[in-house]
Amino acid sequence: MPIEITGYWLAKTEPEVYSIDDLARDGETEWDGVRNYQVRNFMRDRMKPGEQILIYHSNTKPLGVYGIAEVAGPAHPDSTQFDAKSKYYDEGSDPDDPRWWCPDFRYVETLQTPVTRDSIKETPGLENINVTKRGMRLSVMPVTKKEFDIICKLGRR
DNA sequence: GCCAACGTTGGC
DNA sequence: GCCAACGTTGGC
Repeated sequence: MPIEITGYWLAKTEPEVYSIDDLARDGETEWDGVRNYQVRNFMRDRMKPGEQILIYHSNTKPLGVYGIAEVAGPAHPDSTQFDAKSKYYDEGSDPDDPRWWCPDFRYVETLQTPVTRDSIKETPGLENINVTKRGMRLSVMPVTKKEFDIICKLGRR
């Protein structure tokens, strides 16, 4: 089944690499380093400025949604692909036709209560959310408005 | 630390 | 174009 695009998103990040606290500190950041074509296409072609993003922490305890960001502007070439010192350097990417694109994300809020993966699995209305689907390996994926609203409500109390 | 589920690569 | 081997993601 194709993934439905709704204008709401969930982005995974390892908090040891870049957390919602880092985004709160920075205000805005380039969402760089993604090297998956499907996610590249979401970010380059489908994300629109102002769209809301759940920030999900992976490889940590507890797993879950820790905050909200928004798309700060249109996608632009991912700067790390041309940086030979970056672990994301891609020598096959042509500066005149860059392979990897991403927008900047802008900090919106940190949830009072993180919405854990376990609670997501138990919450009515979140049965079909992509992030808990078996085999889901995309680091950026759409969520529905209903899913977005349920998670915000859970996180703000 | 394990490993399922993918995506990518490269020989043919 | 097929597909086996390999690498990565990321939950468990």
